[in-house]
Amino acid sequence: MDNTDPPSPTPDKSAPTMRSAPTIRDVARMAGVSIGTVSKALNAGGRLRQETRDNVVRVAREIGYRPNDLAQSLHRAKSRTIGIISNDSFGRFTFPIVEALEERLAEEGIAVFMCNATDDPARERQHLDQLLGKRVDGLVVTARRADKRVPVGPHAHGLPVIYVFSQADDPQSLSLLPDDEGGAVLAVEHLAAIGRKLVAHITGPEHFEAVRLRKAGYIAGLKAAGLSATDGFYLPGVWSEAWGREAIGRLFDGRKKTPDALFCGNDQIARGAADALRERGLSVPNDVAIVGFDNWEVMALAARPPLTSVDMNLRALGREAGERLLDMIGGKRVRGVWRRPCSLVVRQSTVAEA
Amino acid sequence: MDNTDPPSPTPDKSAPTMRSAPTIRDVARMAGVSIGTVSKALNAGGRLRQETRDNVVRVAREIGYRPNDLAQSLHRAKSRTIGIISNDSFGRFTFPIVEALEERLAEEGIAVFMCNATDDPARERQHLDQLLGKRVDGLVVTARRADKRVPVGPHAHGLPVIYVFSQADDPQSLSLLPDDEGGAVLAVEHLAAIGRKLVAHITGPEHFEAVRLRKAGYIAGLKAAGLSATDGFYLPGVWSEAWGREAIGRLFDGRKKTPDALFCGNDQIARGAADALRERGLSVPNDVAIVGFDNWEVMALAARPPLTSVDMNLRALGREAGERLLDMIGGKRVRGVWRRPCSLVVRQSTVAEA
DNA sequence: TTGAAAGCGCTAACAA
DNA sequence: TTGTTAGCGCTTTCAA
Repeated sequence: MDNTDPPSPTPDKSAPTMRSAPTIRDVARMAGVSIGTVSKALNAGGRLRQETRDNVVRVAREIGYRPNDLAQSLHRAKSRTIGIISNDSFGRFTFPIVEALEERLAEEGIAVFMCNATDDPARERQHLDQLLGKRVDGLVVTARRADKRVPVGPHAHGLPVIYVFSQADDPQSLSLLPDDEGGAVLAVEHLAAIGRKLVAHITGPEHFEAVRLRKAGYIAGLKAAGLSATDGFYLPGVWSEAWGREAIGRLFDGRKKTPDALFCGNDQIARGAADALRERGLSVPNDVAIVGFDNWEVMALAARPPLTSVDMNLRALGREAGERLLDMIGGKRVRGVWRRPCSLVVRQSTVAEA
Repeated sequence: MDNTDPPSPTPDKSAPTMRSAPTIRDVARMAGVSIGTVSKALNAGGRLRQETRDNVVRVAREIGYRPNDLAQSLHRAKSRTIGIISNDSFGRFTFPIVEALEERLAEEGIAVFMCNATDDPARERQHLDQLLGKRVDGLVVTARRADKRVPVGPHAHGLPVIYVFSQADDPQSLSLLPDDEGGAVLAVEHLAAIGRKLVAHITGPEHFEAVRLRKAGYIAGLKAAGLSATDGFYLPGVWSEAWGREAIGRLFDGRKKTPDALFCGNDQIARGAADALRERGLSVPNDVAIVGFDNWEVMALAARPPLTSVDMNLRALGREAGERLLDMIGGKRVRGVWRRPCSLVVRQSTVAEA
């Protein structure tokens, strides 16, 4: 210990909590070497006597030295940091994406700033500003809906930007989205494969792009299976269980031709439909098979029976976003709108238990 | 524009994307003043001729200058950055907390690093390490369950730490939790106030501290209302709708004394119970009133009828966590375990519509 | 094999 | 009123 006490009155040293984190200078002093040597020793580069290296490493560990990333970043002109801006409160859809993205980037030692802009352009600008100030290496924009949005502010100086579950009219950037249409095809194919002939589609509001795409997939799927769309079997509405129940009334009350299968725009609608069918004494899946969308487990598993559902593979989407962002940070140029496949999770609403 | 082209062969200047962000030096050069002057002009401090100031500000705006926070932080020894570590995938409970916290801190220009440790201590250590490297000014630890956990690694150098919806045996830190017991009392008081006499409690697994606390509140609430706990009316189980349905069987099948009210440990149980009662031909709330817990809207509103539920005010909890973290960063010392009040949201499962 | 020093972009104290 | 300069903690080149 260094005993050259200044003449100040009882300087309260050796306090349990140090004033600030130890620096490389502290390590150098304690190890009796120069700063440059410490740097070499800790970064495993350059040639150094093993003894010196070991000693430095030991001292560093002892005093709990941890390099200051801020200083490193300043030097490297890379912050090893990215920002995520969501115009939604990281909800049901956004979260798995963000989680997987964070996981992937953490593997590379890149940390993630989380910014919630709640659909407020002013807040978004402010967050963006802050992120630019922090010199993030990249930006991910995500949203509650996969619909088009205005590009995020003037992405200064060629900052890599990725839109996930979100898209922008920005030819410089990349949009990563689930293939809603393909997912719908999967659903209808499955229903056809289990022998259903009359498939109705109960879904959400048509001003959602996802609704329009899933409808297209529904139509395409029917055609591919040699089935045809039936008049009155396409019912857009809202995203709720109540609408699912109501739609069953519309499909079954005083109709001569009733469906033997439902493809629902989300799991809430599907659950409502399943409840309504049960309450009418119809069996799911025997009388009517149901496929939902989202594979939102809290809904799909709690429904009676548990729902077969289309999974958008949001975690995979998030992970890929991480991957592509790393590419872009590495200097690769990627852009365009990419749609990634959905998959189907089969449960008892289409296939009765053995 | 500066026209002193170097003799290098077509240096491709005026490219749409600049190599890197402009620095204070660039501003100084373009404005024809010194770096110090720019700093003064932009930081609104010191005395400067208005003309100079305006000119500098204009130039800065024109070239899109934005101070480098990394450099500022290095100088100030404050990163204006905090980290959040969650041992849960920012789920249903964590998210509103984190969202409100981020919102509060954004108001102070503090950015939030999001780290998901998924119950893996190794990942947690790694994230903590990374955050310490980034020199975060504070740390928030949150979780899927409010139960006790081991304190987060060696919080170096008196770093402020707050546990929200989570607690640790760490006398140095602060834990912020919902008052589960008080919430349960609110529920029972409400049921007593609408004239119910026999209140059953269907809840989750007893190894959750929340289950034990809510049970205590249930007992205390009954006593305060002059009611007494009935044998067999306390049913711990699991957190699912299926358990809620099953519990109704246990309470009503071949029992002489059946409850006229249910206090459920969460909204899923409550919803299951409501479904089971309806299917037995019992009316909610006329025959049996139901209060849930969590006020998870996606459940509480979709239930038939919509559920009266105890709200843990998680957003308020998150906001307060932000507030207290700011206090701690400002040097104030706060510690201990603080429980914050819940509130009751009344819907048709206890009070029939007018 | 090790040390010295420049510089990353910024602020603030001091000089002019 | 404005300019100069010493750091903040680190990496890296160059010199010893």
